[in-house]
Amino acid sequence: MMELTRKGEYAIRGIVYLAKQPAGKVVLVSEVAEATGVSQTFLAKIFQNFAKLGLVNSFRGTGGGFLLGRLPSRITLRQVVEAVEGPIIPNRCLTEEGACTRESLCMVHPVWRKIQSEVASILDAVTLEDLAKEKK
Amino acid sequence: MMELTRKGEYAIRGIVYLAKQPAGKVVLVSEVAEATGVSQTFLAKIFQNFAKLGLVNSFRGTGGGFLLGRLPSRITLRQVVEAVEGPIIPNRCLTEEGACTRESLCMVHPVWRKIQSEVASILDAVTLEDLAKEKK
DNA sequence: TTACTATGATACAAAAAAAGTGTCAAGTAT
DNA sequence: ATACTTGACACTTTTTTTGTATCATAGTAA
Ligand code: FES
Ligand code: FES
Repeated sequence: MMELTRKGEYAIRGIVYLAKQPAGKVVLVSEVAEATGVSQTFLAKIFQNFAKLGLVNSFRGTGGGFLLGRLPSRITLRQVVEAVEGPIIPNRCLTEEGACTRESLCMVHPVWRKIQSEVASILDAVTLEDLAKEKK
Repeated sequence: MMELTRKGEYAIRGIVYLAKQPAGKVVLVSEVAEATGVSQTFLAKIFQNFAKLGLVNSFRGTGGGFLLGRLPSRITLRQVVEAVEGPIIPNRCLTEEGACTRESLCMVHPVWRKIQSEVASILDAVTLEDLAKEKK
């Protein structure tokens, strides 16, 4: 239950790799793909999506590639995860209307709400700066 | 991300329906299915699984059906969810070995660990007794 | 200009998981 | 016996995940 998909895992590995680069350094997807052991074309799509959201900046042509769109300290793990996996939604009823029994009567609802906010705040508290550090 | 499947939702609806019955009352899957708006055959499989795990007791033949296997206060939401969805695992590396980069070096790992234990404890804190109550 | 390089956008394909159905066997009450 | 109800298991359909392939677009360099 509640499993991150491979796409999510690849996305994290890829963007953490970027975060580990010296500031301003532009790197190729092919390099990131090789370093992280991810299919290049798959990772490319993920990064393109990041670029649309401003999480990374991209440059085309010779000498092109990707780099972080903001300071590592300004990108949270939640932003990364939600960029590829969508919002954190433990139960459909939190999006669709009337999916469960009436929301106002449903005793389970507050539980999912709580899980949603707990997970969100845990992921909010972690930035790429934290993740780029070498563990001692 | 982290979405409960329909099976999980049906399972909860179904067993909460059981929990709302008077103690000792045996009910048919067909009744539960109709009351909760779930396909009977699908719910039957879910309940059979519950029975194997002892979450519910079952009786075959005329007058048969299902009832809770323990007091509602002794069945947690976590037990119900894990019965159908499997253990709470936010990232593969928490099951497989060496799925991510080396666990001991990976900075992301502790985050998933924390999410895992937070979610588990939230679900542990809720019992069928709580869920069977009518909301005021 | 022309060739080369790298991302951007889509469409397509294969594989896995989820969701649901069908069939028959086994146990129980009348 | 027989009508009823769960148990086990194989099967199908649909949806999601996990990619691949193709071509367009933009930038660099000669
Ligand atoms: S209405 Fe949200 S869980 Fe029931
Ligand atoms: S080893 Fe578990 S998240 Fe990296």
